[in-house]
Amino acid sequence: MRLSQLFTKTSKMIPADETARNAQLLIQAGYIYKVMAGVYAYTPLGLRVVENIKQIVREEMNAINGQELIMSNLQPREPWETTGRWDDKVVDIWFKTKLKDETELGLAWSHEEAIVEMMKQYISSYKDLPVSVYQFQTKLRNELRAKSGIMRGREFIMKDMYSLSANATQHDDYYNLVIEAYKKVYGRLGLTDTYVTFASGGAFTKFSHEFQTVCEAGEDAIYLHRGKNIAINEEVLNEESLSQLGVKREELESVKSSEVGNIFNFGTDKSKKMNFSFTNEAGEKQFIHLGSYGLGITRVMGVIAEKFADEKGLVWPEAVAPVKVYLARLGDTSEVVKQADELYNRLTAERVEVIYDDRDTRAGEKFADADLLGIPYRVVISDKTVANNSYELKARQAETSQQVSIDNLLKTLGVTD
RNA sequence: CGGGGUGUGGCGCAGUUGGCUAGCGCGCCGCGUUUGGGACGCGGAGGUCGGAGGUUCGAGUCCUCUCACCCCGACCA
Repeated sequence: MRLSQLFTKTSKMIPADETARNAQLLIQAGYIYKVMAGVYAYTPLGLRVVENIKQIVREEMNAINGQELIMSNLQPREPWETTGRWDDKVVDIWFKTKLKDETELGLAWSHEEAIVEMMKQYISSYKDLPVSVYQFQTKLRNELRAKSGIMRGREFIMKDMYSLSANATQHDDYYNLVIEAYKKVYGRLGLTDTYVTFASGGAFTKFSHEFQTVCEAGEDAIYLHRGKNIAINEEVLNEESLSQLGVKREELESVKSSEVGNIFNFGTDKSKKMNFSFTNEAGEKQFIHLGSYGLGITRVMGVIAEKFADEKGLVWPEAVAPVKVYLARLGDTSEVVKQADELYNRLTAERVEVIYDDRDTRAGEKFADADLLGIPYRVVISDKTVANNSYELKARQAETSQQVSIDNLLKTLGVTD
């Protein structure tokens, strides 16, 4: 995209109504727009990051046979009443509204009951199992207090997946597959500092698993065992859990972290309440084992922004960056313009995504914007580079730039002939 | 929800004990000079001070109510 045409602008000022670093930077750089407390719009740049994160998650969920769908935000009350979760006293984060005829509706904060209600229509035999479905959805939660920018809002994008299994073994097999898939996701996102964490499990099981990324701005406190690559949420840190996991308290390191994923085993608890059953080989009625697997897309974006940013601005890992290259054209002599246009067209044709800074502004401003936006590579074309018959390349985190030939430039940017 | 704080051009801020046409920086528009780390000069546009009510000769400054935002806590499948 040509920067001269992008409607968003960067700002030199830090927004006064945000203290969370992720929100400050994302707003300053023009990735998000604050609508109200805990509610943000995603601008073209921000949307690209969201979509990149989603695509990585999508690929890994598809790889374990997840079937993508999309549920509705408007929720009828009945399915939620069967599990006792319609009552505001039980679930205090409901947003509710009404139809013109006064029928009460909920705005989805989760889709567990909704998915079960839908799947009841399709699943009736052991031959239909196991099956796994997922979606990317905007969840609405009436949090008492929004905070931490996009890391905890009232409206946020989440990937939620649900597995349906015929028995505990089938469920466990899939559950473990998901753990591995999640590890791949965080690895690809650059969040290598993420730990499978034992946390409180709810009704059916002793523990659930959280995926916690070490992050100062996070809301959780975990105790991690770097050697074994596991962690324990402080809420379940006790002798019992320690012995079960085979670790000693003094081996654990206490860190702040952000919960970027949480997976649950519901067993047959919910399917019993909602009468969700199938017929097995012997013709007997059995309840379905359910698993729920959440992954906060926009929270991940916030954590990445927060973790990698430096004093100059954002630093996106290549896998999620809105574009790979920031092409800065310095000056407007005909040869510079020609070369810059050509490179822009060439890279675009090669499917390398580029922000082409074709604005009539000074070098310092372009460099500052390239840094603030956090684009992985900066390429400069100027009278100097034209005279040298070279291109200037600098990685976002590199100290200095280097002059490279067109071949080396394309190679570094992943263009192969 | 308890406690604390803040609302003044698009953004960031200043506005003495109430007192003259409400200022500054950034940004924006025009002209010129500049042109490798957020340039400079000159000339402009833009606010009725979150909202409502009140006190007063007079309110951005005081009072009441209200809305919004931020922080701490509580909460957090």
